[in-house]
Amino acid sequence: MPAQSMEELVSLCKRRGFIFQGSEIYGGLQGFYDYGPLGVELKNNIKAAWWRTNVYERDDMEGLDASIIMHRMVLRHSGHEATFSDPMVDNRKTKKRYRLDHLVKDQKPAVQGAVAEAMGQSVENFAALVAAMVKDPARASAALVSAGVRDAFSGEVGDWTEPRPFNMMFKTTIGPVADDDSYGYLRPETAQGIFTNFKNVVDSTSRRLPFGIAQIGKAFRNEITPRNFIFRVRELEQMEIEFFCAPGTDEEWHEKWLAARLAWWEAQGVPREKIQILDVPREDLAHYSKRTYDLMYDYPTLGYEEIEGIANRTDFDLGSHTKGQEELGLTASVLPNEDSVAKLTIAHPDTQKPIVPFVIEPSAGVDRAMLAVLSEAYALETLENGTERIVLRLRPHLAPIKVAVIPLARNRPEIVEKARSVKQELQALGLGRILFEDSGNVGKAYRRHDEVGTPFCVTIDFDTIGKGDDAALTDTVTVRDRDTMSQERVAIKDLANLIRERLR
RNA sequence: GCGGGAGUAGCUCAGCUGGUAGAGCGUCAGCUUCCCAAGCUGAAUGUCGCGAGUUCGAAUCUCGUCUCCCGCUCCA
Repeated sequence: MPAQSMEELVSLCKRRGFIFQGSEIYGGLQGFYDYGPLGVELKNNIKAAWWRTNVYERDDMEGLDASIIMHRMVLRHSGHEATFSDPMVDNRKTKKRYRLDHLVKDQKPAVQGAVAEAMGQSVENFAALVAAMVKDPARASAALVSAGVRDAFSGEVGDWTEPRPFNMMFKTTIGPVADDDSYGYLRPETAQGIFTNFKNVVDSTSRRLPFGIAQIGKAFRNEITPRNFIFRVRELEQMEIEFFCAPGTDEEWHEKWLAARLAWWEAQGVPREKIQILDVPREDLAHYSKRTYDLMYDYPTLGYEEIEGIANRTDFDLGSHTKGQEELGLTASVLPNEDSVAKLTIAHPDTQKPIVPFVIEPSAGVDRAMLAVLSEAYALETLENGTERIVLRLRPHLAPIKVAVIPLARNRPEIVEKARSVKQELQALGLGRILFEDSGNVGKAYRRHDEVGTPFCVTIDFDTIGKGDDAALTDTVTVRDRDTMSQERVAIKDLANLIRERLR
């Protein structure tokens, strides 16, 4: 049974070193989290599983790792600069929030005129009016109220707050001198790094349509309300694929990727029946999308929320970033681009004519994947003797620690030595982290490793070193299974193969 | 950003109408032929989220601020 509440997960994550609040010793910073000793292992394992499935096990994919800070022209032509910085106002009476420009535009002409007059502007130059209101928010707030700007929700004149710009992108200065032209953005999605490297990848790999580019990396969004542990954060990590295909084949590829992604989640221990597929309504689609499937996972406490979006981005992005747009027959509506120096085309597989391909984008959040994987793995069990144990039933390939090697007595140098050598031997297999565990007693060690999802514990005892009652057990160890709690006696010489097989 | 609730040891929490901080579990060290949070001995850990104010005196009252949780809003 998966986790019932977010709280028990948060508590376990903190207690066992998976996830900590960011900047905690200074009071914390909203929307930022740090991954601890076990968190980083789990996270790396999730990313490795994704890369293995989507890059290594396919014949139509390449990888990429683009920089986080991008030329601001990238985010301008992608449409992010315009849509990421709308000034907003709140109505204190109704608690509703509106985009300032929409709010004023929706008023009667006389009211619009009164707002403009109060700001010393004219309605004709609407952009200048909005700019003036952003520049002098106190005056703007008064103008909205005095002009009688009504709230569409209540139909009454609102008690309007000062307009505040909501810059969803993190802006930063580039180079030591901060002037108006020396700024850039931290990318709000990794996707743009793929689009801007499309030509480089095509030229350096001799790829033909259809093919995709995969990337895992950090992205930054100044979320208004970071909330719900690592579900909505301001610094996140994305696992994104941009899959390029010929127009007309995009819808078929969209369906194929939907199936492929659901299968991947299943393999990570997030079952199909816990995911709902949302065919995003047209009016909710992002500016670049023709159709999007949102995979909605049933998070504890939160209910069904997005874990991955699979979007058909058409030819919008490459079309936006390419030069010579007018001669390429784009289907998407894009802004003119006088800045790009590259033509982002590839040969059509049938006609061999240069075209801007369509793009299917499966985009998953690493942090949300962590949350889902942990939620599904979490179990609180009541044992036969009436005691309880918490166990993370993580798939072995995701477990932060693969095997814990435990000396039964730590005041016996021979046992400790033997345990260390077994640890080294297993570590050399390259399966991941093997931990030498000598704290507490063996029972506590077992329970501790249940709680962090270690699939196997290997215990070295007096029999192992030939000091037990049964000489036949010399050079054998106990292998204890996380899920069944069962134990078996295994010769050390067979241990490596056994562990390797079971961790597969 | 709005409304509600909360913040005391690593975790869960107690601490009255103000009088200088505690428990359980965990952690660490030692002992124990020790296989399912066993036992015994010992130890460490808190600017009571942070900052002001009121007071002779604040974990406790007031204000501000940060963070977390819930509901709105937002999530291109």
